[in-house]
Amino acid sequence: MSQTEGYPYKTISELYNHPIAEEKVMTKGWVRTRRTTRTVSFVELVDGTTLRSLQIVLPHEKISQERIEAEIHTGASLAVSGILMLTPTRAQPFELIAEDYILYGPADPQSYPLQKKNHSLEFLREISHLRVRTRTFQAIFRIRGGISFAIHKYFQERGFVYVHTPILTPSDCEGAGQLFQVTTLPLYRVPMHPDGRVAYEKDFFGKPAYLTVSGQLEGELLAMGLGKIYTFGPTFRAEPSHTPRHLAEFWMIEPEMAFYDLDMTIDLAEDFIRHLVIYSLTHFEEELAFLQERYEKNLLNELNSIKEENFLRLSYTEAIEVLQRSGRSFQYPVEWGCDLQAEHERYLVEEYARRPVVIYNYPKHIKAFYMRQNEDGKTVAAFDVLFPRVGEVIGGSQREERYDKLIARMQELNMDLFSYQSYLDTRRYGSVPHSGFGLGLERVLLFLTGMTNVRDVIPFFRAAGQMA
RNA sequence: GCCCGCUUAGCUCAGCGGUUAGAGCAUCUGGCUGUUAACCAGAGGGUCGCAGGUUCGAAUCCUGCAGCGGGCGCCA
Repeated sequence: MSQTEGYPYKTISELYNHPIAEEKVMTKGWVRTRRTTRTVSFVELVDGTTLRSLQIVLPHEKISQERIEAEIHTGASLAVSGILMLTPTRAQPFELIAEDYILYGPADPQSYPLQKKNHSLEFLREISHLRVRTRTFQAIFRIRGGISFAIHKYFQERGFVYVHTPILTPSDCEGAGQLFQVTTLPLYRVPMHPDGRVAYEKDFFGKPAYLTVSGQLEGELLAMGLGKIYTFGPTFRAEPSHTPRHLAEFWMIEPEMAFYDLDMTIDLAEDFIRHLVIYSLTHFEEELAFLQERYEKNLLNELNSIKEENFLRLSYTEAIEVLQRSGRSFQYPVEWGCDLQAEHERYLVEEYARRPVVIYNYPKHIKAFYMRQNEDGKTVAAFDVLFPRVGEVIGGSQREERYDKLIARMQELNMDLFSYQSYLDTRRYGSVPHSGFGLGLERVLLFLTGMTNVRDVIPFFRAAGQMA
């Protein structure tokens, strides 16, 4: 590089925000494409700070065509110093007339897998280390990062305390869901007792340990002192689910509020999601426009409708009646007490309501033990939020705070009370009504980005049989 | 876990019993050119996912396996 001094580094985003005519600048990024003519070459440079590219003009009288053609291919990384010229009559508002450049890293065009167009999301999933070089994934991960911030902002501004619940948990203090076991025992020779049981007292914690499937139980304990808390972290499920909506490692947000009943919690859930949609619309206009053009033609309409319309709230019993009156023949028959199947939920959301639906007061036998039993003796104060295109985004409930009712339900389900001592303690000492819900980050991102597979909204996905 | 579909050039795909397997883009070569998914011409590039089988003949039909995708279940 002959001329680096006097060329301050600016990102492409900074140049778009404040273009200064005839300014000497250096900018750095990756080559999206190159076009060569007799006297100049054009390079489209991107750097991840914006979806827009910067056109670099390389005059052959300053930089030889031979060098350009040998070094600059799609994917190569460069630092370019030059002078910014405004070009209001051209397709781009300005361009950088290069004085010189440094080649940081070449990209062999014979082997570099990315081209300037037309890659399937399936193909890009196979090269998750490189897919972030595409505008699609830059848009998605930019939104993911921004939404994560918006989630913290939402709760922090409302007095919720961000708490860290354990990733490693003891064996049976979780609800349903298959667990990943964590051990330091040698798998090639697991220590056993004579009767064939594993000698867990020799394992790291002296007993079995697993990756968490939810921070809820610990979240409840913390809410019993802090009032309103939320967790935001990774969660693990060892279910071999082969669907576009499931991951083995995913991120979940779980608020838990002392003194909240079911209605207050549903209000919070709806307001929370609406807030995220509005945040996305106001902070990611460029990204959403790109994703709409490329993937989901109705994306902005869908997002805007969330802003304006309330969610439809139906009790489980009402939902069953709607389904029975629909005249539809469903694969799974509809009767009070059945669990709602995907086809039922899809009918309610996409045909009946045509907007997000909240279903509440489910039969107790299809829901978890900790959900608060209603006066009718049949239902519990649980709710799900169902979204178009995505399905269930939130599941939550008012928790059973009455010690006797909780114990009775647990005994009914043959649960081991001993391993829930700390959980039960919160009902023995100063128990209060409280509620919470869990929101799957990746599922919300499907709705926000127009993607259809959760593997495309997390940088490196982990699913059964696949570690990208 | 069950069901369905796909797998042909670096990428996206066509070909679905019959000569040496095709296109667009990408790559390379040449031409043209302040270009905008630049353009024009030419070239290279494929044991048609793998293993069997049927047939005079298989990318094409059958079986098994694998990978990927989708539907269902479980859920967030």
